[in-house]
Amino acid sequence: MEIKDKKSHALEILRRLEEMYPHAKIALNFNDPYQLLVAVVLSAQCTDKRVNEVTPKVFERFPTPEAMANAPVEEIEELIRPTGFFRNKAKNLKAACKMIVEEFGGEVPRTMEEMLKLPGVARKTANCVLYSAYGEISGIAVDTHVKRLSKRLGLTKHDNPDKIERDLMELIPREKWGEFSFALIRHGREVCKARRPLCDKCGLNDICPSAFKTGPK
DNA sequence: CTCCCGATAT
DNA sequence: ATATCAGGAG
Repeated sequence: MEIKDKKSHALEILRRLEEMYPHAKIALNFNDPYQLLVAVVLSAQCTDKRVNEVTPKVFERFPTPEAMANAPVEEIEELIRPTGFFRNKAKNLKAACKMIVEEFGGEVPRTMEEMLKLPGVARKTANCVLYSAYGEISGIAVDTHVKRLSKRLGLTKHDNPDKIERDLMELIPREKWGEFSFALIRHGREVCKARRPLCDKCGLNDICPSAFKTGPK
């Protein structure tokens, strides 16, 4: 399949995704920016379902960044163990909360520049938290689903998440960045799956360069 | 590029 | 048995 105009190709994908998933939003449970930050950090290489299973206890035990910052790292590790990478995540969460308390007045920062200072936080996590907690549109969160679908749909040829994000930001209108990301992720989970994509049930298969083919791309 | 890492789907 | 899951750091 040949893509004539990349921009109109992207806009058609966006239009259909909006139609297919009109109310797509974040699937992680949270009540405030701090809780969202914790949930997104835990979601690395882990399903959101499992994150939502452990976060109630985590938020009960550590209701604030102060509580997390002052907790023994071993206690954090035990609560988040099922999410994987638990030693890294626990160490980063404790250090990030310490920084939030000592340098950001106890509040999760509202800017990309400040978010990136937090240990364990890069653009994907920052975009996600800034948009869903504060409504700040700072970029497009490129996770494993966004990466896979962007390549399959011919929206980027890159593997590097930062380069993929730049390609997508060129193609998608800024005010749509948030919902585009959620819709792509939703579509990636339910239809355009990593292992066995359901191309015959996909509403994009007539404009997808990878439809009914095997392999990543 | 490698390491961190548990749980589920295939 | 192996691939995969809302990644990030050294």
